[in-house]
Amino acid sequence: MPELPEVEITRRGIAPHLEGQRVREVVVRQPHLRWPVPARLRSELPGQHIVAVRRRGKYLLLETEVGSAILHLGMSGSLHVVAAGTPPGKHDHVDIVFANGRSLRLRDPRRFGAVLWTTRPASSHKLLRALGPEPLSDAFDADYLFAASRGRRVSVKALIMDSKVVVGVGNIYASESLFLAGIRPQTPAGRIARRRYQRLVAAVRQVLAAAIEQGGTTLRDFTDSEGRPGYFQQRLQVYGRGGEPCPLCGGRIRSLQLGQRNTFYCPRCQH
DNA sequence: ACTGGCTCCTGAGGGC
DNA sequence: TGCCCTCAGGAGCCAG
Repeated sequence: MPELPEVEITRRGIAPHLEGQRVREVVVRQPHLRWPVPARLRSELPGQHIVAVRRRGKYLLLETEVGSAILHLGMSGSLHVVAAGTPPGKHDHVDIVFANGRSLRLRDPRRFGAVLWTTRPASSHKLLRALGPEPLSDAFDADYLFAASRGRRVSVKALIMDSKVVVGVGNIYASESLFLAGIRPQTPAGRIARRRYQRLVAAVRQVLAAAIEQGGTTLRDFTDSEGRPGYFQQRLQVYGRGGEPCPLCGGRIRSLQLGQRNTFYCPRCQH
């Protein structure tokens, strides 16, 4: 399930193969993703050169002179650069074929992902316009998060998973960050003091940066663009460890449902 | 303005 | 070995 670190790993893996390349063709085998793959992608992207491969939150942007392809991996999507003639698998829905004979191939069994096209600046696209700051940028600091939490009755976990508040923090890293910060996930966001948000911001940054360094988290099937798994799952302290001893205090890690999401925490270490 | 619930989809994993 | 059932999960969308 790609969160920000997995998307960033993917971006770093594909960017060197894409930048400067000219698109020859877009092959859509299954247009029914989260939203229909737009016809204009197939008519307007071919002929263009990829100028840059960027990431905004969990969105990947393939930028050209005339527009940008916007990609989202949903929860089961992955991107690989394949050689011409590589036979597509059952869930290989879209190929962006380059003049050099290689293709960027999107595989997404659950089809929660998306491939879109915009000829305006990507940042003004409906899906990107209202996104919160990048968690690894200077804009994401304790003052900002504290201010964003005032008056909010949602749990602090839901707050940091809200992409309008901060992008890229998914279910796994939310639990991990709150454990590191010593904050209970279910605490109403508006009742947490500024000083504790200081710890939380530091924890989110630390967890995400460490996950990127480890190549991401592979729970089921995430691999980078070269097919390598991530190693951060070995560093997960609480996620998926309900009933196991807490790595800090030895108490039992508890799991609960929070906003329809599986949540893990240590009742002794997190308050 | 907020909030919680629903929705898309398929593979994995458990029970028997 | 195989079948059926349940569930995970990003995040936009909508109703209250």
